[in-house]
Amino acid sequence: MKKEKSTAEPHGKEKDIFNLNISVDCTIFGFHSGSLKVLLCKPSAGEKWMLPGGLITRDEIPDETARRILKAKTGLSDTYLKQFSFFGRKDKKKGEKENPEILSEISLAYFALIKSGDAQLVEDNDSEHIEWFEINNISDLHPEHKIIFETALSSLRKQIGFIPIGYELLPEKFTMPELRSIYEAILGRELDRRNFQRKMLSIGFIKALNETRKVGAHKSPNLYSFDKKKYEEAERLGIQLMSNNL
Amino acid sequence: MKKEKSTAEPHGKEKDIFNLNISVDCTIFGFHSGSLKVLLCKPSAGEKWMLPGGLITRDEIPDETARRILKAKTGLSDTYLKQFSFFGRKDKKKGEKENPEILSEISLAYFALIKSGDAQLVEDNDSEHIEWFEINNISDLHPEHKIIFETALSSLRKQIGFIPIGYELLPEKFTMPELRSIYEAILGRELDRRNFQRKMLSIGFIKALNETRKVGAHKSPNLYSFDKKKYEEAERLGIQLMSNNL
DNA sequence: GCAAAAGTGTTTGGCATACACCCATGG
DNA sequence: CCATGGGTGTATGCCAAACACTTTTGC
Repeated sequence: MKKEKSTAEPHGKEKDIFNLNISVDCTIFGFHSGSLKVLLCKPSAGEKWMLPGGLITRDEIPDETARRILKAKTGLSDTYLKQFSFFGRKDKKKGEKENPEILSEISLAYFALIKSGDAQLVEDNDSEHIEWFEINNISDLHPEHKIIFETALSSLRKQIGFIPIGYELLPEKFTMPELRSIYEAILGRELDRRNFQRKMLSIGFIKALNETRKVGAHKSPNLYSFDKKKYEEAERLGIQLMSNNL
Repeated sequence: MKKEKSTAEPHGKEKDIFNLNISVDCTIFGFHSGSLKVLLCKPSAGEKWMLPGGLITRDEIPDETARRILKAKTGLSDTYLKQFSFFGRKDKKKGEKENPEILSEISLAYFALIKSGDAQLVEDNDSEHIEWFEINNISDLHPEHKIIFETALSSLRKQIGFIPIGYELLPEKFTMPELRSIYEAILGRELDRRNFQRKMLSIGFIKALNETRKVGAHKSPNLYSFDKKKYEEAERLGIQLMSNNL
């Protein structure tokens, strides 16, 4: 927080202290059509794809800005949302060769996990196109946002044992292969089908339903759902859901 | 990053977009006299203790601000330094009942690991006192900074397997009990002396020297040092040094 | 019947934990 | 010679990893 007397400033350079531009950028993850997706928007044709984002307004704290952006693009309010990093950048202002103004900008980075089936994508005035991209097949993303996205994925990977990923990303009823494919996408490697299932069920948050879903020329997988009560009880105690190495 | 066209802003409210105050606050860890310490400063008598921090100047990105603060307080440059979080806050400005100005402030939080033996503590104009505090015995720390400090410690705990803690905090030669006491302080619990030693040596970054240090009425502990080459090789490959549960 | 993928069970090895024993030092 | 704490070795148990076998479904 800002102090009454700011410390460690170079002496006599108070005039150099100023307010920077701050934006909030959201990496919004969703799951559908069998794979993990990220939501990107394109301000106008010709420009590169970008993460949904915006500037902080005067009456907001960063969390509120992130919620506002999420709501504006997807219509959703109650989703998993977490700050994971921030990024600084320096730019020389054009047109001033002598004593060029150096402009610093800061991006506060959030990631969100949403049930993409519930989302109503909104193409507002500022973003002509808005679209889901398979996370291993992203094209033409703004380079700085690419770094943010990759950091988001890496951050999600580190926290994978602490977040009820499936609960946040999947609809009420889901199959074990669906759940597994999310973990595989996040970790970037295949997981043993049988060990995965045993582990997931052993935690106790996931209960089997007496239903199956026909998906192809093979045995129909069972449907499962999260036991929200048990999960919340564990969350209250701050327990790690599972080890990070599945 | 700020976009050319800012997205997701409420229409017609451009005037509400403004720049916030941003400070960088550093949780600086050191080790000496047998225990893990954190560096705090007191702007003036009567005020509470605070984490070293300062505002970002116009030509800086946050990393540079953090380095500047670290250098100003300790004289050190090449240390482990990592952003771990940011904090937002809302304050209603006093004295304006009608249409009260809401002031948002943001603190970007870093933690540093330094060899405290190399540090030259500097009491500059802005901080009358600067002092090491044993991390379990911190008195009268500014409440908001207390939250930042605790988040720093918690963040360090989560990353304990990825950082060569001892290399950053200890002098060239150190004993195994010293190394262990750092891990115990960070994790907040005792570790088995024998298992700890075996694990540390098994990683291969720590080599035994043919020297001991006399420290008391018992067997003199061996001295060890880090094999920097092997560590850098592993870091390059992005390998986790050790599991998180020692 | 066959391919494909789901459900269930078993074996194995490595690592965390716990503890026993010996060694060196100062008082 | 005893208290203290460092160094080395060993037993145990759990869990992750690997894999075998059966079941179900569409073609």
